[in-house]
Amino acid sequence: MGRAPCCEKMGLKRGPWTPEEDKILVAHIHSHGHSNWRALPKQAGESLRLTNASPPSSLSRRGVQGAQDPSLTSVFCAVFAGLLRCGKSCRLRWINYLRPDIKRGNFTDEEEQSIIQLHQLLGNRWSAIAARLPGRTDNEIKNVWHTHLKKRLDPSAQEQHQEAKKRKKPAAAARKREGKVKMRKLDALTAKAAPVLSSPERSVSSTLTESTSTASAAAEQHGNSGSSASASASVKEECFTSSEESEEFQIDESFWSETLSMPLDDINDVCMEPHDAFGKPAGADGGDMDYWLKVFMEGGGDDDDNNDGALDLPQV
DNA sequence: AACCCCGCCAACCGCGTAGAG
DNA sequence: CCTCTACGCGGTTGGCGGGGT
Repeated sequence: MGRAPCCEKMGLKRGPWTPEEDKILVAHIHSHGHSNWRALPKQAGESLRLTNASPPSSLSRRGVQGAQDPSLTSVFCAVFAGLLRCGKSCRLRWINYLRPDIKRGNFTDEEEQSIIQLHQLLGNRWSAIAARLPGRTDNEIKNVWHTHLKKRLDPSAQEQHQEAKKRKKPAAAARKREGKVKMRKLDALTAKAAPVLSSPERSVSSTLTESTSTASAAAEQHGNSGSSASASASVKEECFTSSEESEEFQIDESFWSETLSMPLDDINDVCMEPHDAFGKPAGADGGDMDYWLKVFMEGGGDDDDNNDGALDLPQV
């Protein structure tokens, strides 16, 4: 009941996000936060004042004030010129890609070990695992698990994998695994090498004990299925804490280069209130776009000499 | 040079659940 | 207590790029 409709049914855009859409979304989240994903696309559109296509009146207020048209009651997705995406898609994009504290690039050995150990403890609860790895998303961890780690751990699969590798050029295989990172995506220049685990102690040692006590305890309480909510809830708090304390914020470079080239005025002179887009206290550590722009103007551009493709940002 | 195969990863889908009315 | 809405999660898919033939 009450399931959100998929975007295509509402004629909303699907598929890869464009830099423009990213800008809109980021600008809006930075200024307004993301308390209501469902209404966000509409609000984002409004904040941009892209009034060349005003939202259908039957839709424009639905996200906030509730349904009037029964046929659309449960299928509201804001449609607006600025962001033709459903809230679900916006949320995914933000969480998996646009969040400023996301760490890009290959997983380090430490991170992989952490994932393996956490997976033994928590199973497929990727969000709980992600909560223990600052800067990594559940989606990313899930992908890494299925593409690398699972094969590595499963002997039979590993054999097959090794044989397959032997058949290929070893160097090519290695290069492919290590070097091929998101080069084809809209930025095509994000990660060039392994990033640094922002706080290894947290994510490896201390996190393990914590995860057993919180998430798995909750799992025991509620049984295996359906426990994810409570478990991940308890872990998630720590996730945010970790993010806040994280010393490194690594953002996709191309995104910010795009953003930098964009006339800021076009984003509605967005008053970048230090409103929390990340659940941070406003103002304290600067969640506003200006800050990030400044950071990248100061620190950006050196993607060659730095071996890790992730910018070392000043402490926030 | 062209085609094929495979791996990777961003995005989608659908379910479960919390919370509001 | 029931219904409905919205969110979050895990599983799955599809497209792209690189390497092999």
